[in-house]
Amino acid sequence: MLLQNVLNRYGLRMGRPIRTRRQATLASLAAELGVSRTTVSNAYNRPDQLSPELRRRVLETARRLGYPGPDPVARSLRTRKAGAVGLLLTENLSYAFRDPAAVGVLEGLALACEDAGVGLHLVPASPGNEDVAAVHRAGVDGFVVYSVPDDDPHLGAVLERPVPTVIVDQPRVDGVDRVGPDDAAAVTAMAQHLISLGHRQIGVLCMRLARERNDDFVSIQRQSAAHFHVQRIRLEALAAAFSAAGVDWATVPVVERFDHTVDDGASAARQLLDAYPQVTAVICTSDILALGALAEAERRGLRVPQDLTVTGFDGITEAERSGLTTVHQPVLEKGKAAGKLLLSSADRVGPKVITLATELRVGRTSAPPRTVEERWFGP
Amino acid sequence: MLLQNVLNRYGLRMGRPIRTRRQATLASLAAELGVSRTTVSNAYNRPDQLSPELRRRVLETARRLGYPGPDPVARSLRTRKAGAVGLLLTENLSYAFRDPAAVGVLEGLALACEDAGVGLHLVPASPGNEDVAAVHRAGVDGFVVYSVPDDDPHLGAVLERPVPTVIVDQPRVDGVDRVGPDDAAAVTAMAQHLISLGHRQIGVLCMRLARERNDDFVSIQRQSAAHFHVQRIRLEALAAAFSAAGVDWATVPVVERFDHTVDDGASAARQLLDAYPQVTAVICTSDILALGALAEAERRGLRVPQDLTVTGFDGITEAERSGLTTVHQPVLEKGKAAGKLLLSSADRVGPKVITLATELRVGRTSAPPRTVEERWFGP
DNA sequence: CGGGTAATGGAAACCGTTGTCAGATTCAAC
DNA sequence: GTTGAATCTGACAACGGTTTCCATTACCCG
Repeated sequence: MLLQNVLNRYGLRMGRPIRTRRQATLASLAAELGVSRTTVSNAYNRPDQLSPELRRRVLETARRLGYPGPDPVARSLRTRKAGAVGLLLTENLSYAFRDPAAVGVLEGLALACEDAGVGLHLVPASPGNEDVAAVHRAGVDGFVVYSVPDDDPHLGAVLERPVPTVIVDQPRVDGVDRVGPDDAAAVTAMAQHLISLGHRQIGVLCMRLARERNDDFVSIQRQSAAHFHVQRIRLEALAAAFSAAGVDWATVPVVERFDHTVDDGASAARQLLDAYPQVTAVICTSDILALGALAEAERRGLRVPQDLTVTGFDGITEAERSGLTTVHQPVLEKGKAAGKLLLSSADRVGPKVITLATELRVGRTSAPPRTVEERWFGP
Repeated sequence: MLLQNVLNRYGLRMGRPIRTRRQATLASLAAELGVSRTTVSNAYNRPDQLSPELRRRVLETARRLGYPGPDPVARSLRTRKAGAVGLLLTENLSYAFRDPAAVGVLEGLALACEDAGVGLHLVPASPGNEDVAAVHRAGVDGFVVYSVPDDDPHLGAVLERPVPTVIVDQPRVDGVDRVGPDDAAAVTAMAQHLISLGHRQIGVLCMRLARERNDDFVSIQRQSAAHFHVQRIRLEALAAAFSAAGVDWATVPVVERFDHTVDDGASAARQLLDAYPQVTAVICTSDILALGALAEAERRGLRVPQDLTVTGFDGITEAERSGLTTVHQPVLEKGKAAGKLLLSSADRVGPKVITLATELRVGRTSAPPRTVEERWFGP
């Protein structure tokens, strides 16, 4: 400990090749030059405030001393600008990077940040981790919160921070900017599509509804108590539309999956179809789950869409390629919009909500259901 | 401006809902409580240094005053720890997020960071942008540099910073930690595979070799002067292997593409095959390009592998799905290794190089070439 | 030659913490 | 009532900059 201190005092550092002879600071550089700290600072930040000749000397000496320019942290402290925005996504990072919809949002956000010349700080916050210290430790000028449950402790920590915040998709928090599609309208359009095709025996696959795992059928109570706002809204919209079409929502099986992979979609479809072989349409709240459902249908020898209709949500490339009937939402734009909203929030008053357009894309996976006779005796 | 100042003085902020009444600091909280700043600081950082009762009072008052805990930037300045690592990738962000190989690295790195509880700071540095200020502004404890050319100004800026750095893939810089596959060995194995199949008339598609765009054939000079170390090594390894097999490398057409998309791969293949219809194998330095080449082959009515052999590099999922013959490299592990290496570099002395294992995966896109007779008169 | 005006550089306050260390307080034991 | 140990607390000095005035000098012009 003592040795370490001594080394520190002289700006030496252990354990690394000595690339820079000592830790030069703005002050030591000023001393070396015999000028004030102000002047050195100006050399970097306000070239017009000192003569070109002196500036050249300053920079030249800096190079000679290995001074890498003003320390970013100290500068941030003084200017109250970190030059970065934080991204909070309470999701297993693996899935965040594997789901093309999430990657799209990330990409859009990154683009917006790049345009503005600010960094994007990914805050480490795995789902099981209740430790919000990472949120407190992040030196950022604002936060984008992407798809977290309304009872997530990290969300609370973010909202406590005195910086602007934009929430993408969910949850809906009063007084906080938000970017997202009109999920209810989008899902309603999808429901109308299926209803008009004649489907009445439906099943639903949805993403996780709460922070606790429940890879099983979902009760009505759990549906309406879902902490993931988007999922709740989508289920409610489906319920409303199908109820209006004479379907008793209490009889509609809904299967939940905690993890969001194609395999989970397949297993959910298996669980659904094992218990409810009579369903004619499987509605999925994401394309990933729907791709899994398609795989399971194939495994069972069910032809899509003749024997089974499958629909998704998001409009990812893979879905388009496989002809999935889905709701397309502009994920890239969503991320971009979030970034722009956040970065412009300084000169705006009051919270703002941006609603993105969605589009029902009817593909090759939806068709009228077969009649009971057809189901049993063939076409 | 005046109004703004007055508001600031009282900790009020315009343009946002008033969620926090004033900007409380550790000092003001201490004053309110009638204790010293040290005590408040201890309440947050060293709970054992003060009585539970007092700590409770401190935290309770903090909540009442809307004090969000110690300012992260000030804390970072004092402790000399930013709690984040920077990621420099001089690539159009769009491509970085669209190339599964890059996303894999990103994911692995993010996982390593999450494990260590540190943030991941994406540094905005688009290819055309010569402004390295973003690098200087990033408050991070270290940098991971991913796939940048050896003459990139951002790289220089990173190396000037007095923090540990790990380079992934390229470039190779003396004294700096590095993580990457043994490209030469991997490519040599691929070349041997093709040579043993009997291919002598080959063409190559490669990613960009320098920061200036050149969507065209590549001269020998440009090949050996490539600023992207990985591409240079791969070409050199190919040249060595095929020369040894009696092929004059000067006669081998190499087509370069600046952007890295499937479409670019297709257009490169078109350019290659238009000018050199006699090639029997197209070797691509990435799977993305190879997928494009496959698409172009199909467009031309060439059967793969009977009429044309196509190979890639990376081993991304899409390649596997399409049966591409390729070299698989563990991209996720690569990112993870980089993160771990960086985060452990404090207690290590001297630079370290980690070489990852690669594996030649022969798929359905490589086979012996057809003879000239077969090419003209059918099998 | 006096006075106004740029141009240039400097002094000092401040940004919000943490860490050290010495002093204060409490409490039990004698 | 004193003492020593065990706890707490507070003063003060960093951490490495930026920025707001000021002071000085040089210059221009009548």
